[in-house]
Amino acid sequence: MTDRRQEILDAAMAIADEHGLDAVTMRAVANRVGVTPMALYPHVGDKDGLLDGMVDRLLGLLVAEAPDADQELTWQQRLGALARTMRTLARRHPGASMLLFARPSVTPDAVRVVDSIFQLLLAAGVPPADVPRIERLTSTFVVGYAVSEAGGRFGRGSLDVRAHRGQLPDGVLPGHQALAEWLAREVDWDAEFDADLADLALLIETKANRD
Amino acid sequence: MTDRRQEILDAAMAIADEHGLDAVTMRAVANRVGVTPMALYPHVGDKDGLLDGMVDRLLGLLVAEAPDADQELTWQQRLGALARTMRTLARRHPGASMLLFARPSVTPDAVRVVDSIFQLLLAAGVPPADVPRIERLTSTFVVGYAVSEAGGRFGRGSLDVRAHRGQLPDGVLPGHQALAEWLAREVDWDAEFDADLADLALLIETKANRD
DNA sequence: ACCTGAACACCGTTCAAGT
DNA sequence: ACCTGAACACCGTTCAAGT
Repeated sequence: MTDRRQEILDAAMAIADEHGLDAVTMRAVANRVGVTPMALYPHVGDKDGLLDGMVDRLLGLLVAEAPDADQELTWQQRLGALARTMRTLARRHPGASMLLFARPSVTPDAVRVVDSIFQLLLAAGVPPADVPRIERLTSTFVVGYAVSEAGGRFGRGSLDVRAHRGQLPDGVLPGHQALAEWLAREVDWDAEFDADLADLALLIETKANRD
Repeated sequence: MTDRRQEILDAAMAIADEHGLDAVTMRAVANRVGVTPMALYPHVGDKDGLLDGMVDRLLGLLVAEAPDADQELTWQQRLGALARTMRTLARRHPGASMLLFARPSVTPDAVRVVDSIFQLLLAAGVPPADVPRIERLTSTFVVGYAVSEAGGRFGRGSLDVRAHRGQLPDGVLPGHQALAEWLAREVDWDAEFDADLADLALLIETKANRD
């Protein structure tokens, strides 16, 4: 179904990727599709509908790349694949990714992602009563990390303070002072994400062993 | 310092709280302050500067309500207080909160919050080399949860599916089907957040016991 | 230094009209 | 049903001018 709506959403995604979310304008999208701004309205409703469509498109990409549950994968491997795909998508589409926290999505693809995590948590042995909560904990962290990294919430800040190391008056930012040596190191973001996923898996196992 | 800038940022926050982030307009803010739109520019730079100022204001509120490190509190209590305050602020200022993931902040108050977490992780016995990573993990989850809840990313979706329980074709959304009974229950969000914080504290303790 | 008022380019959206 | 073109109300921002 390469219908018009899909074409419009892809154009919006491309503009967001290239020029940022602010550049996603009814006029700009229409222009890219080769049509008049008003021609978009039957397909996306309005500007909000367009943005909602973008997050749905993003979740569609996540579902498309997620491994099938039928495959012979451990729940850890399925969690890892889903999380790493989310991170990759956020890096590829940072503008659209930020919308994940701004525009709650209840589309079929959104529910499908949640269901994948439900399945994997059940396979891990998490008691059914705890699964919905652990799903929210898991997805919140994974999406939050991916968006933080892609949106620049990490990286600066600590690094900035590192520059003033030793120049800070005593007593302020004692944490940063104590960690100056480690804050000066370059961060391996791939390794950090893997370590976080390992910790998350550990936490999930703890929940599973509870019964 | 009840200077003009603060007054402007408070007006912007109030408008966001009352009418949503889209209603935060240079003209609307100026109007509320009782001044011409152009009078804002010397104080906030431009529209982006205004939004940056809003997230800084939010972090300022977080710092103001965070417990002093001098107090005789365990690191768990300090983590809990910081996290609960963040959640309360996100509920009170959902519009401004969403900006936390969209606009990375490196203001003094932002660094101060990070430093508080650094201190509490060091007090917990987390090896210094792991502290920056665990800080990002912790803040990402806490902020992500608070924003998700305040922005409506939770709540709908699963609840929606619950309505179609039994009407789903076999084989689709097996996770939701298996959990139908638990998804039908009302969620106690306060209790869930407390449980998440307990799990987070558990994970931190695991890191601390590693040496 | 801080503020005003008019102006400009641009935005989302309505509406009447075309096919 | 889908698209166009003109129009409207509104937006962020520039600029020249006032104090």
